[in-house]
Amino acid sequence: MTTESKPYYSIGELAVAADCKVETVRYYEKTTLMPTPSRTEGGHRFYVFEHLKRLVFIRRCRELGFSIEQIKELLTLVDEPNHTCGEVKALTMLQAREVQKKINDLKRLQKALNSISARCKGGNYSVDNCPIVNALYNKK
Amino acid sequence: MTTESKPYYSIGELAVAADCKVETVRYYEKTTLMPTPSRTEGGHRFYVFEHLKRLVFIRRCRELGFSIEQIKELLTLVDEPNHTCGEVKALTMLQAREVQKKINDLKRLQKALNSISARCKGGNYSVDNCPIVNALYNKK
DNA sequence: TATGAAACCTGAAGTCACTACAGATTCAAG
DNA sequence: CTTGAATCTGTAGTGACTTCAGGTTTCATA
Repeated sequence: MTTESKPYYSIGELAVAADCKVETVRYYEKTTLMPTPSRTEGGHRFYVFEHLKRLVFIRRCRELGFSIEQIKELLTLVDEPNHTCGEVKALTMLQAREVQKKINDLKRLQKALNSISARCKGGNYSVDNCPIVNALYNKK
Repeated sequence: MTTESKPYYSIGELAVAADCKVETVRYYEKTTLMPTPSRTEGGHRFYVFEHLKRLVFIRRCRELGFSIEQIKELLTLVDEPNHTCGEVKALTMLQAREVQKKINDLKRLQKALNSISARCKGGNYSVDNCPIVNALYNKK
């Protein structure tokens, strides 16, 4: 995808260019993330380069963990005039904080898994005496 | 919840004791994680302490990120005779590796968010020149 | 014993972000 | 003109619940 490469795209070409599935593009249209494109005489969707830019934007945001609703907000900030850089940065930092929370949760979880796992020798012992099962089933 | 506290429980009491919702208990029954309990004359569910232990087990596993299917496996290991500690440990360590993967993914994501965020001063600048928007919308 | 609020019942639909499918139509290459 | 790939619409499925509607049961109080 070089800047300004093609004059128009079928949905399949758009999907390839943005590295997602055709169904996903149609899904984004249904959820109004993507605008309704023009159609060929036969009814096939028909996109231009602006559509591709927008789709790539959406996909990058998704990769960064933004939800569809958050992306809608971001796109509103971009689409409507008179919005500021500060608003965009605020959303981004909110997202960063949420990601940090998830990381912390998972780290705690990992600790718990490792600690109960360490108590268990594994091997051919009956589950009746398995420390993992005990940790989960009975009280610690 | 002291060991062996009550002789029987309504679904609401069970949910409170296991810190989940009544609907969740019914959902676990539908998915066969929980056994079908006896009923009162009027048709209300009627649980004993063993049910509570099992529900707490399920909830702890969920907190550790095990999927419903994984919990079914774990419960099979516990329910059926002749399974070994080693099998349980293997599942637990598999789970630990998956959690580690998620942590790594999120850390990479966090890095990306921080790096595009750092380029933006925020404030009342127009989004037209916002480095975050540029990073997402156009090419890097 | 009567009453009425709270708890419980079932079954279906909604959530999120897609993915997958079925059956029909259109497009493009040979 | 034919054929096979791509596209069309609409619906259902995923996971782990949550929510809702509309009804029935329970149990503490009057």
